[in-house]
Amino acid sequence: MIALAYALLCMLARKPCSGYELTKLLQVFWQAQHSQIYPLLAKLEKEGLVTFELIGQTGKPDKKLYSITDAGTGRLRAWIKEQPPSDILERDEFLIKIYAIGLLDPETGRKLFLERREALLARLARMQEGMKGMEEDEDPPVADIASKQFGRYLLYERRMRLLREEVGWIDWALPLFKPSSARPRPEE
Amino acid sequence: MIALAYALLCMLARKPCSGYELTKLLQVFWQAQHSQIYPLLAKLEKEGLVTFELIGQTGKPDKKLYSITDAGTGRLRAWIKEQPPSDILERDEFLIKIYAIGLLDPETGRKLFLERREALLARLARMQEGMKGMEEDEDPPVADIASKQFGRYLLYERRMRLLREEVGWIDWALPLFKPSSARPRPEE
DNA sequence: CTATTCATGTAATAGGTTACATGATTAG
DNA sequence: CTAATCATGTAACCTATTACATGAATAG
Repeated sequence: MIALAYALLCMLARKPCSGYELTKLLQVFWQAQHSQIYPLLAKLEKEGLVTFELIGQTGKPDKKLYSITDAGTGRLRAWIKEQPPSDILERDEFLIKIYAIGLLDPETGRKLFLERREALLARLARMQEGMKGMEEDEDPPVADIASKQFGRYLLYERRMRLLREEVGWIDWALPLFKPSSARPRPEE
Repeated sequence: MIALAYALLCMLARKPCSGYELTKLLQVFWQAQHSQIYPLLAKLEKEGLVTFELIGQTGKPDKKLYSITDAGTGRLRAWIKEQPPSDILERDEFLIKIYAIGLLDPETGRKLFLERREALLARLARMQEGMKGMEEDEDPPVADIASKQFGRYLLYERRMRLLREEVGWIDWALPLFKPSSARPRPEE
């Protein structure tokens, strides 16, 4: 079973969701399109790892509210323990561009960094919003291991730290650009 | 043209490499298998963006040493400027497991974190090695924008900072496990 | 002797994206 | 009026992984 299936199961372990909602929530740590998620949910339902209830709505289209089953929880638990740690896949075109930064004039290079900085801060702000929403009147506080939000809280904290650190890296890198080579480098 | 093609071009802009070498070097910031790289290099060669020279070796198999052409450099430059920033793709099964950490007993959860910590430190050590190799007698020092290594140096610094920050996150998270809930949580 | 490194390639399959398809409601 | 949001699905296509294939040299 593919990792995405476990990603869906772990979201449903926190609370029942529609496929639409899962698609949105999943973006934070495992990107996938709805065209991949809907058929996969149907497959998981056939295998008895999730069930759904059809919710009729007025004004909005009807939806299928999926819940995890005991079998689903079992499979997820087993996967977490059995599976050896897979290696991390990261694909970020920005990194390619930085690698090739020597081909650009320093001004274009700096612009690349500044744009990235903006994007990172915007994402950080969004995460802080999400964090706020999470913390509001939770009975077992989110930072408590007993909270249903605990895992999610940990991931939010991680992402925010990494975003801040990347901003720090940019602020470290920017001064390397300007002062030394004000003279434009020879175009090859 | 797919992003991997630009990743190959940017590596070749620094120095000529064989497909085999590219596969290894690329791991650091854009993972791809040799089975994807060899055919792509052949395609880039047909399009005139790279050329290769057949190097006969004794003791080792012969190799094709690829170099970027002026057309290739031009295409790479254009892509860096034109392409709007694509969103980042990250797929890390560890994150799924953390999300679902509430399903596990705290001890298993802690183990997950400690294993990750080890893996991060191992990777950090490898990066520090690579960094050392880079810094040794480079004429324009690597931190100089004029160095051919500059882009690579920036990425190494970034990765090392992010790795350290993730270790920091783990050290922040670990105390949340142990002390409060020594009592095992009810299995659902 | 067994595994790893160097080195290149192809074939089969799985995974994932973009596009097509529909349709009411609400916000700007 | 136009775009976005909610909501689900399928089809076509592209991207990427795993497996198959070969083979000498060296390290353990």
